[in-house]
Amino acid sequence: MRRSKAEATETVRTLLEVARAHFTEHGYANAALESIVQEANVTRGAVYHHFRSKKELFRVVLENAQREVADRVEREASTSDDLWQQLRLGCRAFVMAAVEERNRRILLIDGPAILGWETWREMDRAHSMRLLREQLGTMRDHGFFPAIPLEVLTHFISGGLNETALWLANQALQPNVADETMKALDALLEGFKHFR
Amino acid sequence: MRRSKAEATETVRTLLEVARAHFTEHGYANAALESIVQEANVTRGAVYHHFRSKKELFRVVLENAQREVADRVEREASTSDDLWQQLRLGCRAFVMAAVEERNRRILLIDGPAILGWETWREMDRAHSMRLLREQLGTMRDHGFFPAIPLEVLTHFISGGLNETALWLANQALQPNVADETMKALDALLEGFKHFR
DNA sequence: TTGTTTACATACATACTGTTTGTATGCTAA
DNA sequence: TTAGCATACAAACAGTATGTATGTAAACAA
Repeated sequence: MRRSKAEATETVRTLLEVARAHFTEHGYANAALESIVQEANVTRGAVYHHFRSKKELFRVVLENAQREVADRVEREASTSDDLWQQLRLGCRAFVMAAVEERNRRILLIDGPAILGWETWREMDRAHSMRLLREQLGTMRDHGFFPAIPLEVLTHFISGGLNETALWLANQALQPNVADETMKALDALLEGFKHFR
Repeated sequence: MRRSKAEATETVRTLLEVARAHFTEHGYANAALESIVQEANVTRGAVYHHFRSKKELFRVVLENAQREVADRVEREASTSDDLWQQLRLGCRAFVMAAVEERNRRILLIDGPAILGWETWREMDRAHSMRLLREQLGTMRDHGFFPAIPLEVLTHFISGGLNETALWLANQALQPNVADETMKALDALLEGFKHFR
């Protein structure tokens, strides 16, 4: 029965992929491990060999998703070297990524509920929120928004983006709605300039 | 065994109260109905007589919490008749209410995860978000933020407030942190004035 | 007063997660 | 090269939770 090391990592990969699809489609609570392992052509024994629990499996899935999103955000933002433009592009990329079905529920809805807000926040801090915070920090060092503590500003914008993405995802996905939303975000961020 | 009508509504009241405490302390998933009914001195039969499911019980608990918060927000906001001041007071009251332990998890974390984002959003729309939206609508009619679609602005601010409240709740609750946060919120909202 | 409905309790079915144990096979050191 | 061990799983089992079907005594309506 035993598989080679290469086969084992492949098993884990498949498991993570299938699990992500099931968590996305049914939500964590309604995603039965049994269904997941059936689709991955293993048994629940395999899961509990590689992961301590269903929650742990979810944690790894979430972490992968967060890394993906953060990478996209960073890549987009780095295409400019104007601070404001970087912020704009980053926020835009984040919303576009969070809107996608394979990210949305896992990242923004189940994440905090399943792992607890503190754990989720800690993970988020290491990924997408980290980028936002760093960017805002740099901007503050250049004299922006002196009146607002960095923490509060970061969380406010982050929360605003999250909610906006969730709302946008539930709109009939006409592309012009997405465009208008992005323009509105631009305008909002533009407003922060006045804090200089 | 049968109780009078008055006793029955009392049973429901107790059930809702105990359930709210358990949902608050352990989260929806880890709050066993069995523990809830034991503390309420009934059996699970009573629950399934008055509610269709555990989820339905949670829905009613959530609705009560939302109503409470919305009432507080409205009451606070109505103490002024300056539009900006109303917005400030309302946001402030919302954050203060959402920070409280008995509201936080139910309102902001488990709500969307358990009932699904769409259902939760619909309920929220009828309560706290409704107030925010109306206020912003009135302000727009007075010429504020013409560049931003009302929907986007409402969701962005609402999400920002939610996340800010969650963050604030997890800070060591020094009162000056709360005060500073509130001042920062003031500054943020102040920034929106420039959209006029 | 009697028939009916209500407000539960109780027993049971069902569905998951998680644990234990077993086992075939890859890997490694002598 | 092979003996011995570790690994990657499978399979059966145990525990816990929700939800359902049924029973029953009291309240209420007639």
